[in-house]
Amino acid sequence: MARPSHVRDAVAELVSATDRHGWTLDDAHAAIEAKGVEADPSSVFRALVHLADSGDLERVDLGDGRARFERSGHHHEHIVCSECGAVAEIPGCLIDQAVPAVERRTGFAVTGHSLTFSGCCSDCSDCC
Amino acid sequence: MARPSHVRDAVAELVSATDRHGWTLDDAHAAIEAKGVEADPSSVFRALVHLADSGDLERVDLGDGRARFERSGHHHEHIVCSECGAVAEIPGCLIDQAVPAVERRTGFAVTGHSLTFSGCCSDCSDCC
DNA sequence: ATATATGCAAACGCTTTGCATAGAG
DNA sequence: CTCTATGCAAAGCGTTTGCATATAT
Repeated sequence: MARPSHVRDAVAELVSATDRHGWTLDDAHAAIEAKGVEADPSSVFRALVHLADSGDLERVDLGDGRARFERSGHHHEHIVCSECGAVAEIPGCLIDQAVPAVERRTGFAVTGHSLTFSGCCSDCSDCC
Repeated sequence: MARPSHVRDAVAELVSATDRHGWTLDDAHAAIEAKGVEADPSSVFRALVHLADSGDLERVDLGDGRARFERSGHHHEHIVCSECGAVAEIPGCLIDQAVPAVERRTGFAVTGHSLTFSGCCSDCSDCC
């Protein structure tokens, strides 16, 4: 180390302390500023990437163009509201058992998967 | 109609004639130019969006930041090579049977899903 | 001195849109 | 004349990076 790493520390504490389904860059930035830590978005971004590289975070793509970072080791699928973008987690994994068949049919060596449902959340159920 | 729609026609013919797993904007643009049709990328883009809006194409997001358009009505999942980005289709759908459980657990009304496996394709199997 | 996390600003990749124009009906 | 698909150029938007700086060791 060679400089006070307020940003990196704040981000690390944030993601380890909270049980959120996913932090976007803006989410994380807003959260640590709300805790009184001044930070540039790019520094928050670098902190997130750093944590992802070190394996503490997993970067997930939910198809809305924004990267999300979640704590690794808590694998789950997601469901996204097509109206408001709300995200919920789906506990459990139904996919692992399908991996051997996928490998047989595609010739790929499967290392991961991303399953995202889309639908309409209860808050939006009147408009879709 | 009110103007020769070379671009839109070429794109429509392209996607209906071919059995590709997905067209990126650049793919489609290159393909119709290879057929001798001059076109601006934005016109190709508009043609693809138009076809997607009319239900002929489905827009899919494979997490690499580029939109892909595939013929709708041929639902399947995808697998992406983490080395070279190669994409293969996975025939059949293992997910539909899980929808009722997902709805029960999340309170969403499920309207779709996107399942993307990642792994290493046979061409890249020596480096991963 | 050296190493490195930060802030600032700008680049980047892809998507998307505004606007003027061409040209068929 | 009207109406729309096109080309061109530029704007968006989120992500990413170059560079100078601050500061702990």
